[in-house]
Amino acid sequence: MPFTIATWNINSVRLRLPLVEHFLRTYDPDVLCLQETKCPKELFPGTTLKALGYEHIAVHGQKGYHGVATLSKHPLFDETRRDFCAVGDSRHLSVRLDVGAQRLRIHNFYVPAGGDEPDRTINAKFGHKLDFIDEMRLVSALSEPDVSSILVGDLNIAPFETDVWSHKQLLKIVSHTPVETDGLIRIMTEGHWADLVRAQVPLEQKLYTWWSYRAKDWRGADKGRRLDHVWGSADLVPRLARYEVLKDARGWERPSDHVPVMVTLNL
DNA sequence: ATGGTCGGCTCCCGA
Repeated sequence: MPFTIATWNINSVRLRLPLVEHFLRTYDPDVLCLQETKCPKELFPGTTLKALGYEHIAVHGQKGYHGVATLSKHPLFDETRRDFCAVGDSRHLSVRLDVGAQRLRIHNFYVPAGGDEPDRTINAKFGHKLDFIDEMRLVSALSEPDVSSILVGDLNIAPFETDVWSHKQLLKIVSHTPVETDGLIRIMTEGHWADLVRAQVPLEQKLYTWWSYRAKDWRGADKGRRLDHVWGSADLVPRLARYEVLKDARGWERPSDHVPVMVTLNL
């Protein structure tokens, strides 16, 4: 049966709840993983989302910053979260679910952005980002027998040359520096993760999921980056059916600067 | 040309 997972950095789930509702009604994924919800669990708009058919909701939130949530049509269980770098941020949430006979674990991540200066000796936020992705190497796609794994989220790194509008011009820009892109690829290698979107899009093809608010003509300039990712264990690669990067969502009313990324598997 | 625009703990900070 087809199974669709979506990931979207929503940049305040309360402010953009109408966009989330529109997205769910129109695209109807089985699971939606949100990042930057920016609200504590008690203020998460769960009632509205449950009424749309997403009756199973896992939330890891905090006041004002960060925050991740996983909405599902299928029952969720074995919910866990890891406090990466032990700083108390809400940046990770992991759940289990079953789709027919297929057992799945889904990790939802919001990786630190890392500030502006790509030098940890003068920018602690960049150091935090590097420490975070170093710790992410421990997250394996093969952690549980007979359970396939999916890892999604705003990873705040564009790993490949065609994941940014200009590889040369962004080499010293946080999100595309070699220490970050090498680090992200190392997580994939050591954790046995496959990039489920790039598995369907040739590396020659540019692909972005984020366009800055600061560009006066984001569509015309098209200076995007692919910061949002869907990874999976290798057994899921033969099950890939399609993907969609919903670029139109960047042009919706009061948009997030990130757009939804969807992957459909035949499970 | 080192700007620009968003969000929320709003005259500042993080992204």
